[in-house]
Amino acid sequence: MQMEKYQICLPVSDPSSPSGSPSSLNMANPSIYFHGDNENGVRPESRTQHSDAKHSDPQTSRVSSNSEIRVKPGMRGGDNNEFRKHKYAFQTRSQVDILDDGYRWRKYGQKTVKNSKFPRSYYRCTNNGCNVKKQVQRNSKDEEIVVTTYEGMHTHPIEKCTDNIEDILRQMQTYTPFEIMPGHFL
DNA sequence: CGACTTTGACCCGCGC
DNA sequence: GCGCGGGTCAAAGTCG
Repeated sequence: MQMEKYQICLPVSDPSSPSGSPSSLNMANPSIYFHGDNENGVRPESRTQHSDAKHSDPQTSRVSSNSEIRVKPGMRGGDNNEFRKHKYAFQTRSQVDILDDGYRWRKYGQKTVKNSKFPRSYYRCTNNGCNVKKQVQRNSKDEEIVVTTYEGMHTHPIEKCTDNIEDILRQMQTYTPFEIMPGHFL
């Protein structure tokens, strides 16, 4: 993964809100920000056919003890405000998907998103006890634009300094990022 | 060998 | 109730 200078742009445009109008960006209504692209009905689905075959594979043997362990507060948009903390989104112009922001991230998932050419990647901070997550997705209209969404706040200091972080922070002061309140979450 | 990525399956909320 | 879409899990694979 090579280092690069990042150019941070205006916070996400191009809402494709399922029910909203794709009007211009509205800072007071962040819920319409960022939802992939609304272009046409281009349905990627190349890699995962999203087969809902919930069983049909011998791999289902993994089901094991899911039933009870998987208690998760407010998956998405839930009212579990304690769990959903702050959420910030911003765009960067870069060839690489992952910003080197000084923290260490572990990828825990990737999904193809409807109406978007590019998959969305899910990362979690590797620091013990730090529950910050981020999503990274490339804009299908402008492939150089990477939309990064941070969720939560780090409970630990930054792990390493990079050249990028200076630029990122400096420019983030210029372009105020979103703060998405729990209730507005998609 | 540990840390990380990949990827199919699973879970859940929402709209119809 | 059902299907879709998004988010997460976790086994297996990869890499240093």
